[in-house]
Amino acid sequence: MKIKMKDGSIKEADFEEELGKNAFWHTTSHILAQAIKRLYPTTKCAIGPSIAEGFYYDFDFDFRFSEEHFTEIEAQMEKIVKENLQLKHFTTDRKKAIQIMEKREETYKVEMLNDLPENEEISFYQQGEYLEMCSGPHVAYTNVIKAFKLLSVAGAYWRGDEKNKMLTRIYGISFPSKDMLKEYLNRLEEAKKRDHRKLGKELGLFALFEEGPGFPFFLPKGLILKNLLIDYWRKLHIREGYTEISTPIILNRQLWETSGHWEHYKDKMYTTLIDGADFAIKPMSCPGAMLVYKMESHSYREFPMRISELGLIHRNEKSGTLHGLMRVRCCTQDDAHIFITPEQIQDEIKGIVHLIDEVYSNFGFKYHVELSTRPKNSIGNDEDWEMATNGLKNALDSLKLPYIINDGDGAFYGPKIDFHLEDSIGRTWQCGTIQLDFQLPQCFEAEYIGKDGNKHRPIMIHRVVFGSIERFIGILIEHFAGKFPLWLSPIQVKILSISDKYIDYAKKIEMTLKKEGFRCEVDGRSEKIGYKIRTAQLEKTPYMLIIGEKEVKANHVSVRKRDDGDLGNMSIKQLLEILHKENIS
RNA sequence: GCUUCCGUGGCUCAGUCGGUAGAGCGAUUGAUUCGUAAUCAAUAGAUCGUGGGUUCGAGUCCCAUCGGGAGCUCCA
Repeated sequence: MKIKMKDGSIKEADFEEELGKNAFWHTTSHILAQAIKRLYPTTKCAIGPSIAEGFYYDFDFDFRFSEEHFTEIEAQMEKIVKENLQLKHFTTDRKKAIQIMEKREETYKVEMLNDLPENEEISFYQQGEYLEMCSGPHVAYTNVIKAFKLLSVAGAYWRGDEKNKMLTRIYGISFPSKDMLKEYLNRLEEAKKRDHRKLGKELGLFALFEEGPGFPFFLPKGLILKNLLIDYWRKLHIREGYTEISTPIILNRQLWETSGHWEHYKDKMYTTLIDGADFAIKPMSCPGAMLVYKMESHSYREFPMRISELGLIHRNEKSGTLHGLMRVRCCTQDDAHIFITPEQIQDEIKGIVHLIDEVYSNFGFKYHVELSTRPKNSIGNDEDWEMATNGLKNALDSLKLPYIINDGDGAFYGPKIDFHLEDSIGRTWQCGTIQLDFQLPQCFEAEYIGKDGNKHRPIMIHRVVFGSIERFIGILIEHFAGKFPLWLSPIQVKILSISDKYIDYAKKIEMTLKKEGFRCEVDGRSEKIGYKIRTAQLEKTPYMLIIGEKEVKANHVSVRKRDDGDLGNMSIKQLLEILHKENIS
């Protein structure tokens, strides 16, 4: 495949290569824009890049645009592909470029041009009558785009700013062959089956009601899962030297004014009146932890002082951002506040990074790390911010952990290291985070006695491993497609009787397993064994025990595994061995 | 919050041009007592998200509102 570069040169690249793929998708977005201009000439074009999977183009339509228009657009695109237009490239100076775009009434392009330096050389690509200001690269001819599909339409703010006009964004995908497109669409369908909202309903894990948008209910099986994660978490945190506290979810306005939340987090906090005074439901647990810290005086000898808390927090998230368990208005953060001296920054951060890595690796999660720096509405002085940001940066560098910098995305009180996990369709969600904070100890005038016998201000680390347990469960469900490992399965073993003559024996086995700590239940309905197996499979139960005449006589069980099928006959002792061996977190 | 689409029994979905709701699964009851992914039969279950409007007549058309999906903005 020939690729036309910005400097006019031609390179050879396959679709599988990054360069080829980007050019391919980018050109498809131009074909989309060309089709749109042919069909609706008054439409203004904004931008249309290739993205991680496919491409989009932002348009300003002068009519209501919906997916109903896709059919005729796709037909027009098909035509453009068949016309096999050549992509021609040229450059001009900025002044000329503005003239060209003004003549075509492309106001968004003109606005972009006006923001570029005056001496900038402007690159253009042209295919047939369609001209686009664009730095490419592009494929050389339109007819390599053998298969494409428009996927969805959505709103997107011009230049990503909600104060600007909302444009109409059309997403699409394209491939060099029809089969590849089919395969891609199949994969999307498969991924949808792993959606935690769908599985959460099917497996009876959690529920959301319109009576409480964004406030998830945990159902019996989901709560087992949540509690198991908490047990696992406690065990790790005891090992790592944390002590656990629990602080109230409602505290008075003065506290939130001291912490800065009342000013910086006001629109996200739910408030209430108690005896006529303002109170707020906590959106974070840190101020409560601060009160506990300040109850008594502390020495550097106690540091690092690691105080953990499973904090139930509430935040008024915008309705449009809610998403199953991933984005909710009420969740439990596996929080901890760690008080340290400046010398302890590096080691403590590294320890936490290791802990997070241990947990994520244990579940087989892939993750990426971001360093988020000072946001616009922050508190504190430049010096502290720089020290904190460098502290995090140095820790990451010395761990040789790859990360990207997320400029201006830190908390209002400090920079942070964020750990992002992927859901079933590749969207990433921030889970773990480590935040270095010089401000809150300042606001609360927290102190410790140093080696020199004088009072000093401690540094505070805020950190979560799961992030929110809700979101983490969402990721878990999608990662395992509902097939949890044995230790996390709400029901680990289902005992299926072949007829009700064997129910007593089945119940005896149930008691034996329960005494050994396994979660199991008997399916004693008067149904055929095939049907009971089907039910248990659909519930994604890891182990099924089939109980009939043979088993009762031999005092055995027939074992069936969720993914491996029939394991044959064995004694209860053998079964317990297998179960115990597998049942580890 | 914004753009756009969607909202029919517990679940998944059908319902033509407006003519007064239908299937499968599930549930319940009865029969069946069965060997590794669906036994048979019967019964119950819906004022079609909610509130207005147009119309002789609205699940179907219009408006508002609530909830949901996709994305944007925001964020654990």
